[in-house]
Amino acid sequence: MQDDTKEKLLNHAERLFAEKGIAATSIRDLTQATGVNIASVNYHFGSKRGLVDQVLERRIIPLNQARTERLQLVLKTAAVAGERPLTEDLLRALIEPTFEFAATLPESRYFLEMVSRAMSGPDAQVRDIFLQHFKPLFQLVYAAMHKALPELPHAVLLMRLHFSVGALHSSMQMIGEQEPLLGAQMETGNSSAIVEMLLPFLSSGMQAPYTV
Amino acid sequence: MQDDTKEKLLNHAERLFAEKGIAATSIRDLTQATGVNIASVNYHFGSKRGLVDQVLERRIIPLNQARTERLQLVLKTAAVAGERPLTEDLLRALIEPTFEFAATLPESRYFLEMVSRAMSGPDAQVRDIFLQHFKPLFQLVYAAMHKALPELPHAVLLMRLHFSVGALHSSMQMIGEQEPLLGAQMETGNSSAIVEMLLPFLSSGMQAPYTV
DNA sequence: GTCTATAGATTGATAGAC
DNA sequence: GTCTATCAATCTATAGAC
Repeated sequence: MQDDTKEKLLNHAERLFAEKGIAATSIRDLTQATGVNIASVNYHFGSKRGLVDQVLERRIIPLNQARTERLQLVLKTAAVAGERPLTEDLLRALIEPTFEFAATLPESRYFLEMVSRAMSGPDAQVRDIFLQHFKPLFQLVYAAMHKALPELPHAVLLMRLHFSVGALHSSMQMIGEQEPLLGAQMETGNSSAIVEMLLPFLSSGMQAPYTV
Repeated sequence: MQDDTKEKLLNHAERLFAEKGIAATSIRDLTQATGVNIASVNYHFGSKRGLVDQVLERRIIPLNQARTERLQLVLKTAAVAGERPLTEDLLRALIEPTFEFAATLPESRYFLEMVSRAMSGPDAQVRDIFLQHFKPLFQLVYAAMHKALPELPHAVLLMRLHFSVGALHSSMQMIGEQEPLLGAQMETGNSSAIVEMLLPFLSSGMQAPYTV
């Protein structure tokens, strides 16, 4: 139980943050659930905020790395072929790694719930952790999508990307929560099924006619 | 300062809940910001939870009432004409009242932020308040959209409605927050402009081709 | 309806022994 | 690295005077 403690704390913190929220999870809750001493959080992470940072960045950094690589692959392939990248390929490069990454985790629902809430929650410091790592990716997505849809005005493209990110994160929450929010018979177990529904929805939305 | 206190508490609570979150807003914060006595929250609302209920329901109930009336109007008009309702008309009936209602409030951003977060936040009791009032509306939306798009399989229609609600709520947050999340030059001031961008995006998404 | 005072529980963080 | 013990601050809620 040396630095095994640190990883156990990270795992239980992720679960509790997803289940009860960060603000409502006390250090006592966490250390008791993990089965370690109360002082271990401050020893390993310095403070509760230091713990929150590491819990979030442990997922956000490799996830956005995978998304970035997939995007660059799509861009490179299109450039080699001398063609525009396809809207749906770009959306897939952004979205699919999310659920592929989740599938590598023992309890993916906690990761999905926690990360999706980091973006929309009321805690500005938590939002900043999310945004700090998401902004460069979003710039890349914007530039790539502009190549796919060069006729779209800047403001329209920007807004539609925001809508897409919003729908993606609401999907992450839908899968994360055990019970579906609305519509009792929704099949949330198979996350790839949700991706295959989300992609044509967003792809059509991105390419919708627009009015100036 | 009789029952004027109650309304002042509701207004300041809405603002603080939007700015810092419900869990992070203490009764001391609230009564101090409002300029009233600490005990007044328990006198007027029984408990903090009672305050939260009233702060949320004060907005959610009339908003969903307006949405329901607009939906029923679209359905009735289509029925009289003997035609299917239009997808975009139904989406507009769901979305437009949100921002019309916001425009009647002195500080609409607090309402938009607070309500949109109630749905996606980690507090199950708060989510239940939102869902309790949203579920009947969602059933109506589903039935109406099934008339507009009868060829869509149940699971696809249900999922696309979830995507649309997710995009709507992320838009509410975008407008609510003073600084745009991503893309520094986004114009969030004019909320009707966002609605006019959201509608064709979602309308195209709802009518996208689908693969079984 | 408003106020003071306070109870009783819980919080994040740390000092110091082992 | 782990533990106990504890501090100082904060929390919700309430009792009781006015």
